Amino acid sequence: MPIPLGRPANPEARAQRRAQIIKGARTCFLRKGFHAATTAEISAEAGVSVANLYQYFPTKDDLVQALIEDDLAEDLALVRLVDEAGSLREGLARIDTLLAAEPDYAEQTRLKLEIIAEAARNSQIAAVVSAADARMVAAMITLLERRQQAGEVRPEADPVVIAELILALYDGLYGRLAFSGANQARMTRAASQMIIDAFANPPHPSD
Amino acid sequence: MPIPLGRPANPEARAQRRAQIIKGARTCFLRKGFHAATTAEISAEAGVSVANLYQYFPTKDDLVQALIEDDLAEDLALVRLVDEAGSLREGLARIDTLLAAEPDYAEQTRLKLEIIAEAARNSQIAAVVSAADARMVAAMITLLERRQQAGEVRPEADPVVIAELILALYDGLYGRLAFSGANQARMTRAASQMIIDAFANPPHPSD
Amino acid sequence: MPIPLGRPANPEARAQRRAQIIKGARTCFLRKGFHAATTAEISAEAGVSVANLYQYFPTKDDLVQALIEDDLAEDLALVRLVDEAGSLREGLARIDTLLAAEPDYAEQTRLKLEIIAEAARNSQIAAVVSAADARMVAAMITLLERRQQAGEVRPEADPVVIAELILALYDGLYGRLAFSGANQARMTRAASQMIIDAFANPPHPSD
Amino acid sequence: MPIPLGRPANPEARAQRRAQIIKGARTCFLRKGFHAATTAEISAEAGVSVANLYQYFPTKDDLVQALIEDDLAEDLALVRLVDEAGSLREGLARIDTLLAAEPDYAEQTRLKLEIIAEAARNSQIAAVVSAADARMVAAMITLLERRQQAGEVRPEADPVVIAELILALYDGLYGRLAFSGANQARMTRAASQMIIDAFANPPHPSD
DNA sequence: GATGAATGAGGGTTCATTCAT
DNA sequence: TATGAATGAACCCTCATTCAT
Repeated sequence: MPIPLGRPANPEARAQRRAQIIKGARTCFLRKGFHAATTAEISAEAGVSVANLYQYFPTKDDLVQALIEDDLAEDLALVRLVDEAGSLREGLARIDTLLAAEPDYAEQTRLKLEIIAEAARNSQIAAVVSAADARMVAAMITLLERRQQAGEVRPEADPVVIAELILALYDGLYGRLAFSGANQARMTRAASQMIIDAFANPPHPSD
Repeated sequence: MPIPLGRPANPEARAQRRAQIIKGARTCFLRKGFHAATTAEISAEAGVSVANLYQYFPTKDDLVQALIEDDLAEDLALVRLVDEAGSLREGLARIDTLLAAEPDYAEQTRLKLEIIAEAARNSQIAAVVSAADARMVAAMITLLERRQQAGEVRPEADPVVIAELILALYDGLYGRLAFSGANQARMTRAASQMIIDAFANPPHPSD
Repeated sequence: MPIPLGRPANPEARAQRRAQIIKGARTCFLRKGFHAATTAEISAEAGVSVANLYQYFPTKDDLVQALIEDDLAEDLALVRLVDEAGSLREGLARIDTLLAAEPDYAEQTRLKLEIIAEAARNSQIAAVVSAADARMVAAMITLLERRQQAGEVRPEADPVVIAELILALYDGLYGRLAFSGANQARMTRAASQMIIDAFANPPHPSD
Repeated sequence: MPIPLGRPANPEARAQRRAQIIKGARTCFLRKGFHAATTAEISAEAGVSVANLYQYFPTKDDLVQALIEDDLAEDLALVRLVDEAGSLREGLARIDTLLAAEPDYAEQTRLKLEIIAEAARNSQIAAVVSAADARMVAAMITLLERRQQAGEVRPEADPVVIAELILALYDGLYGRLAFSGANQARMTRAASQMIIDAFANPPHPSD
């Protein structure tokens, strides 16, 4: 085991600075979009020099990709949140509560539009998005199958199809909320209700 | 309104060339996005010189805006299609048929993602998009109210909210179809069914 | 034959501007070398905007290559000059006279050092240099064979080898003259004499 | 000169590391040229950190200069080799033998092209090159004068001029060999022969 | 002495836009 | 009107060099 000479590498500091850059990038991408945001703006926003940014992300595209991976992980967390609840109704209610508490969630979601649009052109990003989405759809399907076995979801419904529809509904809703004047909390609840009405069995009399 | 005198220019030729440029722009924007598509590419695609393009659209942004207006008109046509059908069920079925016949509709939808993302940054475009969307929502609400009065839509449903949800569902669905491998026709039918299940009264036994 | 509309292309003006840019590039490359000379400097020297330069040479490398081709053509002209003279002695004398009249020829030759050094790394440029050099060597060989048949060059000498040596001598001489303080005209004459002494038969008594 | 006290640093280790860096630099400069080779590449090649390189050479230019001094010393050794031989013919024969044994000598010569080109722009380097060259020319002149007194070199020849020509011939030859396909050993012998034919008296019948 | 981290100053190239014919 | 030619303003990225440990 050779004794390492010189200044020792500090992985924590690196990780922190990396996150700092991604945060700055998120702000700028949100404000200007992937293409219009410049590396100079991003590094200024992150409080870093441009050259330093390039030591963490060898390419602007790499930065975009890192941010996307970071971003898509959050969506998966939402699915898990629903899954951990006792029932679909309860899970959706939690979503409603959570999103009601984050009034600028719609704002953040704008990035997803950008991401999907970008995925349509950049095959590398398309791969990242597809992979993340596949994981999310899979989690959703598992969740729905479980609820179906528990008798909460109608037996004739196809979990694969429903999963896609539910994700589409939320994607579309938050996409629209970014520019329509509709009330975010209200529309989120309405979406939950729509899902219940469309796919759930009527509640047991004992509920 | 008579053709103004003293203008030797040929309005028909102008309109035709304008459309030709917009068509080229659509191709390029679809391929590369608003920012990455260059005026050089667009004019090449349209078979026009760059300088000539600038005689029809004084700015790239103007071209984008013209294309967006052109584009948003199509969506409104879909709402009218539903409205002209005898019932919500029938209208949605027509949508299903129509979209099944255009297998690359999802592809074209990518432009809408770009448009919305752009609207979030460009206030002029935001105005255009909002206005077009407001018209569409209004048409949708009117349609739903009529169906509600006809007893087809559940009386407790709020047409304003439902309209948003339905539009969100389709937006989100076609956004997802642009990169997920799901079957477009099948998912379109499933969306129709979801709408029926969530908002419609059960069909009369006589139906 | 379709009638060309719009501003007609002007090939002469283009050729002139192209030459103008190459001239500016030569000045800058001479002053700073291929790598250190910037496109900004070159275009300033040529009295052109940077963007305009890029309409004539899509890449800095392309500009370098064009200049090299331009440059190597001159050397070939020198060989032809010797060939057109009645004898090797007469031809070399003409070279001496010509170079004596251009006191900064050594200065210009510095570019050839740069060119060869660059050829060692850039395969595209290597191809250009090799091709041009092959033409020059071939012309030299032909010349020497003719002089050999005329009895002026020693019969046992191999024109292929001599050609290389003569070119090497001049290359090396002008390379050295670029930094040594030696007298250009004198050294040029000495080189001619060396060639005569090494390869020529003694002059006929009738000469 | 006693080793200065109060300097705990290990001079041997320093010298070794210095040589290690110069070696890495030579490799990189040969591969890419002075300007295109980066300090990062050089230190990687030398197995050293960039910051460490800067503790040995405060500037990239200083590194270049050190390497050049290192390099020019070798040429002088060749002149001495000839001088130590009994005759010019014998000395040139030894050169032929030596260079025949180093088939990639031409490759290394590429650095000299780079050096001369650089000298044309960097006055500091020009001084180094001029000084080294002056030493070499002086050694060459001394050598030739001795051979002239020994009756081997023609009496009417000017050693100052011949020295320049001989150096020019070798410089040019190895410059050309770097990219022409000619055979190095054969051309080296031919150059020796050319020198003999041009400047030497015919051998004594007793030789 | 040695290393990892950071940066200011460009460098080549592109692009929306304008000018001249 | 329509085109070829031209340009200023950036943009992404690199690199020699310095700082901190």
